[in-house]
Amino acid sequence: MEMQSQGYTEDECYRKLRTAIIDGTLMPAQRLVEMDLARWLGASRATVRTVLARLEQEGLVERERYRGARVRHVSHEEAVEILEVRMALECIIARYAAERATDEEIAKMEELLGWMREKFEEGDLVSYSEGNARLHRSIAEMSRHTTARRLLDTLNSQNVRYQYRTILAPGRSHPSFLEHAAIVQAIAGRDADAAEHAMRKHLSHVCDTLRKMRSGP
Amino acid sequence: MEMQSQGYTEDECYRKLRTAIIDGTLMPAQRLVEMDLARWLGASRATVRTVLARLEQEGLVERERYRGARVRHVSHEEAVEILEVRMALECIIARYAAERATDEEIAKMEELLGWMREKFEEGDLVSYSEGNARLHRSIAEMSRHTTARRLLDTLNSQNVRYQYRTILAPGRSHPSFLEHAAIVQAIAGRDADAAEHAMRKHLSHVCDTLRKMRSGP
DNA sequence: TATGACAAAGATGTATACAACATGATTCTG
DNA sequence: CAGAATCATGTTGTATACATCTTTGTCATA
Repeated sequence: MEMQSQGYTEDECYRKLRTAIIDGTLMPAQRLVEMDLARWLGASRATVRTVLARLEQEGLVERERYRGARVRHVSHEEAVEILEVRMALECIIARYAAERATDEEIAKMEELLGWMREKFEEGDLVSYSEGNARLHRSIAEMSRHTTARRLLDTLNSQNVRYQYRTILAPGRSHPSFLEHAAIVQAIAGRDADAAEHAMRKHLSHVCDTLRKMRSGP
Repeated sequence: MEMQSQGYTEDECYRKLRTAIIDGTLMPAQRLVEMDLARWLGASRATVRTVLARLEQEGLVERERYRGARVRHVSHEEAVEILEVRMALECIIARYAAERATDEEIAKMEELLGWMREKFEEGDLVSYSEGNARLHRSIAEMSRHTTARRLLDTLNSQNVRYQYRTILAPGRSHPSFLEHAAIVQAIAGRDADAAEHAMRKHLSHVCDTLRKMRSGP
């Protein structure tokens, strides 16, 4: 008897489904039928089930008894809330990053900032926005604050689509770049207070921008 | 044929297992064998499985492939991290509570503070500590900040045992009471800045206390 | 005695089958 | 024709059985 292709592991399925939700392959409110996912992921229904439970706990999926799972829709108000929490957490990691970053890490961060400057000056706002995300991630790494990092990761997954729109808001790209430069400078100078301050200033601006976008989706 | 007692629903099992972990019925590093839990909870192994997956995502349980689940052990360093994040989140909800609380809610909060004062003066520190937790929960409710509340809830579940020891640290009960009184007063006065400030001061003290307890469990 | 192979036991991961439930179409009734 | 009851379909929830892996204990051998 031939062996069936032995299906992917739970964590692989978790990551695949998660990224599909985050990058918009699966749209909010879309039904997630267990059998369909099982076939798509090459896994059993049981595996899909636990994955859905985890994603529910993470806030990416909504489940209702006997009615199945759907991609969770993040309202505008909730996006603001999430950004507020993010702001608080990013202040923590900025502070720790200033205290704990190695020289190599700082060099890499500054290199990344230079790359962002290029993209910004070229007017390539999509690449710039990607660099933005990478910068925040690298700061989180440098902080070595496991708890804050983990929470930030789940929060970020929930408002990626919104972040896109804030960074591209008219007239926001130049201030955004200057704010990021200030953060990098503070961390490079090992000044924890300045790092926290710069980060708070940056995110409070993003927050204001988002609050004003009441008309958005 | 007689109907078997028809098993509890997933959410019931989730809550029951969760509280068992939080209140210490199940100790850290203890193995969680699916069949045993299934019998204890009166549910199927499949249900237990999804519950364990959720609790893992929440940080209360650790799972390893083919090796089962255990109650997660929270290290001292992690307890400090968690408290730092809590501090940031509690500042947010304190601010919003000051802005959004109704008169009835404020009256109830002040009543609770009075009760805590009694218990404190009676030297009943266990009841006082319970009141402490209830006060923080009521502030979280008043804030109407769903996101921060949800995260705080999961974080609190992870360092309950530590909190107990900080509140009972020698000489900490009187300052603790004064700090809580200041928070209540600020919220009652609808002063968001003062509320955030008082909360930050309070939790930074708790944080310091915890940092000094290197010898603890 | 120490060490390594090997088998037995126990637990987890997965497939299958079936029962419980929600939903929407169909039929019956006034 | 309107509305309620009924049935058909599809999906989720659960039980069972089995495969797979880890762990432990045994035994032979140097």
